[in-house]
Amino acid sequence: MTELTPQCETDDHAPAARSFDPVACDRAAAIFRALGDPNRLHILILLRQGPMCVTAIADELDDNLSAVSQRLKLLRSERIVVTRREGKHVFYALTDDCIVELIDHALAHGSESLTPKPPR
Amino acid sequence: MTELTPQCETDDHAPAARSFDPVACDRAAAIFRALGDPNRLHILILLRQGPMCVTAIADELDDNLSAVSQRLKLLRSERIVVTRREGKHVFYALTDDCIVELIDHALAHGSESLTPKPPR
DNA sequence: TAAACAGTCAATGAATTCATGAAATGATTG
DNA sequence: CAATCATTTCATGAATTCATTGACTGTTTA
Repeated sequence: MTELTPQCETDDHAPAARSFDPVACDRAAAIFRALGDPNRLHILILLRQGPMCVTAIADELDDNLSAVSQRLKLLRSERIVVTRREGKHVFYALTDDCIVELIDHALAHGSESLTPKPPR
Repeated sequence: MTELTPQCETDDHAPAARSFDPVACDRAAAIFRALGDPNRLHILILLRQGPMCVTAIADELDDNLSAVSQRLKLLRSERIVVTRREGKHVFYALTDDCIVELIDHALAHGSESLTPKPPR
């Protein structure tokens, strides 16, 4: 359990990211894109509590297994989650705490300005 | 310049976001989705330097005006940027510093794990 | 090794997003 | 008020994403 949620000491990388780096930009956008779906985000919020296997996630979310598996696959392809097989089960866990921070930050920011939409 | 980049004191909202709130989740996902496009993200990275008008942004990004305008419109609809008209020009600016933090964080996280892609 | 369980993969169609170019709107200037 | 500059809107098609279903693979257990 502890083995799956390591590294990325949060302030290893506070500075950086000044002058524009197109590669980092694309990478960041890809991460955001992956986070930018309510279903996927919901999975990640669940995983904040600790590693879970696919069926457990699907149960908790009351969604079909295949769909959940595919969302996890996408999250994995962006290295947002990692996997570990244990017997029949495959456990998914958040790759590192940066992701948690990112999510919490957006979540909190989201609950702030909750007014519907700006003018037109 | 200072008038356009106010509020959101960064740690007004450090805790929060514990138990699952579907509305906040959707909102957060929407924000992420908006950030999840390289072109839009690039615009935001530009705006980190301060407010700019549409043509200036399009020039800087060497992209067509209409496209930039539409991306800005989307960012505005998610309240990620705000506008101010000044004569013929419309200036766009980041709504608050939370967004900057979010971006910097992802950007930094992005440059870390820059390995292509995980297995299959 | 067959059955059962856990998860993934592949294919399909529906829905959404995106870029592009042309027309329309707003604001200033001659 | 005509011309021009700045920006937005609209319409189109191409590309991408998403959910769904059924088949397939890997692992344990009887």
